[in-house]
Amino acid sequence: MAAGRSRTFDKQLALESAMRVFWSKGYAGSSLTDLTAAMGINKPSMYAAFGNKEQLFIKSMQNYIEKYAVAHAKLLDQTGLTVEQKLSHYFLSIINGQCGESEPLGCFITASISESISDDFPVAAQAQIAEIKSLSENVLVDFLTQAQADKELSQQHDVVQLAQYFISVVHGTAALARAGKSKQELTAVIQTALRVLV
Amino acid sequence: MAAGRSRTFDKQLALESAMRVFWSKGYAGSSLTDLTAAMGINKPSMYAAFGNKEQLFIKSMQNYIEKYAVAHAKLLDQTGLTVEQKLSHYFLSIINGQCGESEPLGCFITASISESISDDFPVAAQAQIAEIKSLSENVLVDFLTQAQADKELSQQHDVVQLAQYFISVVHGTAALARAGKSKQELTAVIQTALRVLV
DNA sequence: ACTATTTTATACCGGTCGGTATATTATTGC
DNA sequence: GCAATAATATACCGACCGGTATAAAATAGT
Repeated sequence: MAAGRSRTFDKQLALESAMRVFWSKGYAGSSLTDLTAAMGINKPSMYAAFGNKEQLFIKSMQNYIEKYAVAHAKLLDQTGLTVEQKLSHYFLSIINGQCGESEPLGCFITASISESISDDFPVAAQAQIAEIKSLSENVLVDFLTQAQADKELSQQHDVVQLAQYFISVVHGTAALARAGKSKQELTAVIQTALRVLV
Repeated sequence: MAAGRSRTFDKQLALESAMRVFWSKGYAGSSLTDLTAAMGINKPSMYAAFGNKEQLFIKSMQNYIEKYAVAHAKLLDQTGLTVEQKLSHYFLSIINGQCGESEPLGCFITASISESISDDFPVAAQAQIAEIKSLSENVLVDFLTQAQADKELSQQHDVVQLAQYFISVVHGTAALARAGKSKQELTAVIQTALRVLV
C-alpha cells in the first residue's frame, strides 16, 4: 500500500452521488458546489480523485452504463423465450430504471445526448457519448440479426431500421418519464411499440 | 405612439434568435452574453423588452409552439386522406423540423422537458412546459377520438394509450435527431412506428 | 521517532454569472 | 425649440463559477 494518509470516503459511492447530480441537473446545470456537496467531500478531494468536472462527468456516464445498461442487455440473452418476450423484458427493465423512485427520472444518456449539441459541451464527453450510442445500437442490431438467423424473427424486417426504431422508443419513454408519466403508462407505450413485430 | 426614442431592433427577430440559443444550449447553458450577442442587442435592451432570462425563455417556448407546432397540427385536419396518411404527414413534418439545416437539431420542447426536472429550473417555465405537454397530448387524443367516431380508426385502439405512444415516438426521433441521425433514418423510424395502426 | 507521502480543510484566484445604475442619444407632443 | 419620455451603451454590482495554493492531519516505511 502506498504511503500517506488514507482516503476517508468511498470513491465508488462518491462517483454514484455525482452521477445522480449530473443525471438530474445536466452538465452545465451541475456546479462543483452541487457535486461535492452530494458527494460529501470538498473540492480538492474531488480533483485529486477524479481529475476535473469533465472527467467526473465522463466517469459518471461510464458508471451509468456499467451499473444500469449492461444489466438490461443481459435480459436479451435469456433462453427459452420468444424474441418478443426477450425484447419485452429488456424494455420493461429499462423503463423500470427510468421511473426509479430512489433515482432521477428518465435516462442519463438521453439527457446527455440532448445537452451534447451545445458548443460549450466538452468534446471528450461528446466522444464518450458517441461510443455509448454505437454500443447500444450494436446490442440491438446483433440481437435482431441473431434472431433472424435463428428464424425467430421474420426476414421481412430490416434489422438496422428496427433497431433504430427501438432506440427511438427508449429515448421516447425516457422523455415521458422525465415529464412525469407513470411506470404503468410507459408499460403501455412499450406494449404498443412491440406491436410492430407481428 | 408613445414618446421617446424608438426601438432600433426587431423584437420578433430578437426573440427568435434567443429561441435558437436556448434550443441548442438549454436554459442553464445559455448565458446572457450568449443570448444578447445572438440577438444583436445589449443587456438593458433585453431586460426592457422581455423582462429577464426566465421570461425570455418562456416567450421563446411560446414562439416555438406558435411558429412550429401549430403548423404541424394543421396537417391532421386535411380532408380526403386516411388516418394513417394524415398521421404520416404530421410526423414527417415534425421530423423535418427536427432535422432542419438552418435551425438547431431536435425539439426545443423535448430538450426543455429533459432539463426541467432540475431543482434550479425556473418554476414559471415548468408551468409553461406543463401547459404545452397537455396541449400536444390533446391534439392527438382529439384527432384519434374523432377518427374512431368517423369509423376511420379501429375501435380496438385505446386512443389515450395510442396518443402517448405517438408522443413517445416524437420525443424519440427528437433525441435521435440531436444524436445526428439523418432525415432518411428518422423517416424510416416513423414508417415503422405507424405499423402499429394496421 | 522520524521522514516521506497523501488526503484533508480553508481560503483564495481570475473570470463570468444574472441583473442594474448611470448617462447619453433619439424621438414625440406641445 | 423645449420638455418629457424611452432606448441605447458603458460600466458596474455582489454572487458564484471552475480550479488551486497552502498548510494541517494522518498514514507508511525505515
